[in-house]
Amino acid sequence: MLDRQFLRTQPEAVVAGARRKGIDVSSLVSEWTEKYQRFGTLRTALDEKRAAMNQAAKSIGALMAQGKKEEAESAKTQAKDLKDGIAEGEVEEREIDARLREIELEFPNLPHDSVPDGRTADDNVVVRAWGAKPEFAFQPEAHWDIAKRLGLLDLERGAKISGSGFAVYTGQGARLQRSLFNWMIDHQTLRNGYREIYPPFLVNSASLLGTAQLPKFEEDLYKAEEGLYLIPTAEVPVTNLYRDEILDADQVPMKMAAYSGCFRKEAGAAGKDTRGLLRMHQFDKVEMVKYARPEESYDELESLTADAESVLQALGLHYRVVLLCTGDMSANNAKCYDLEVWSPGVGMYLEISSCSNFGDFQARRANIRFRRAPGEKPEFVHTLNGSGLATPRLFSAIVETYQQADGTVLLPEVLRSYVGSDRLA
RNA sequence: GGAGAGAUGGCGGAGUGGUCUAUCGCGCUUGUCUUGAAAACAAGAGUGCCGCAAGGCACCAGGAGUUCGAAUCUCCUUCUCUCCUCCA
Repeated sequence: MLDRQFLRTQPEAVVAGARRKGIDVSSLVSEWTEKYQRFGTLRTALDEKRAAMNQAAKSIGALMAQGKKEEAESAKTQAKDLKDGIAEGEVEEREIDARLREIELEFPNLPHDSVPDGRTADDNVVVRAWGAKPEFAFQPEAHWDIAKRLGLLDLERGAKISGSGFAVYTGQGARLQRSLFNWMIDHQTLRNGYREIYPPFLVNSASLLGTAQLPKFEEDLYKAEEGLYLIPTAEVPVTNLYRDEILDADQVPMKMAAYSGCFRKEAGAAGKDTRGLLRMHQFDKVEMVKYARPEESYDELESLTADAESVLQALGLHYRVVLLCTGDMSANNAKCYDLEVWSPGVGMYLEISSCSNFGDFQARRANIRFRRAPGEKPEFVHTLNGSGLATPRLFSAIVETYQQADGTVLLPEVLRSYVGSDRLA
């Protein structure tokens, strides 16, 4: 959500910011402005009437106590008249308030000044790369071929028991998969200082409203009974942990990391980059979430991105860091880096992490605040999150990068104690 | 799933229709005192919106209603606790 004062005083800045993302909000902004003005005058008028009525109602009690029954009765009829006038206005007040909130939930976040303008992924900027593409003395295989040969995955039976987009990890594949998120959560908590959270995988709609998956992106979510949704990312439960709370100064910045399953319909993405493990309806991920002070949040984004990169570095995987342009970033964030890992068998850079700063956009929706000092006014925190990392593409990058001429996969050092072996064979 | 009891300010806990602008205790902030702290005493202290201000309005889990007036009465929802049932 955007600040109402900002919307009121600089509507043209909102329109211009959204336009940078390729979103036209001009008609929404003008409807909002009109409704907000009406809301203001209505509210003031109603408040005055309420004040008069409160006073009248209060006098009745006093008159009754003094035994002045007749005066009390006439005050009653007077108050009744005032009340009728208020009731009408209250209906309109409620309607306008509901519509204002509806509109406010529709507005996208505005991009930060440091985000480059652009329309598509072609306009993204590669800001740095780490390592180099590995050289092979043979033709490297794609992970789906390696996995088949070594019995790491069973995609056919995954499709049978659940549907396309659901993978079954088998044998050493299952063990590698489990080792990966075990090691990664250890890495982010023990090495990088995040507090570990193990969240529910189903959340209510208020949480999804808080992180802005709802109301706009409902078609991407699996919905369960009882108003619950399967989480598309641990960002949702973890960011919402302190919803409607005011944190003490020493709690901000706060760093949390969580392992979770993630569930996405991926509606509209069918057919594109979907082979093997490239795009799943269910996958596992270690997610990092930060609450930051507003003046520090862009520095915190840099360190968050570095923490995500440290996973790839420890595994020795070549990757690049891409700053998304305004047209390619999501509606909700203010600045976003993608990490793209090199996948030698597929022959592509694969998006494996998104590290985003949302500014106060989510914090306003979820009402997450902090107080700098006792007695001071609460302020919204800035929220950030980043994958650290998602396992399916990490799985494929490892298997493809470390495949050997003899058909085995040599495991990176850090994983060996987790897997209990130095190679998949 | 069944039966019952609850939800009040940072925490504990009163309040069952009219100075509730919510008693009291703990904790918190400031002042007096002290070299400093503690103790004692005094004062202060919620959140949001409107307003230059004075001030006003709303908020006692959430929503709807009754009433001139609701923390208090009615209905719905959510959550917590106890007992029963079921269960990894």
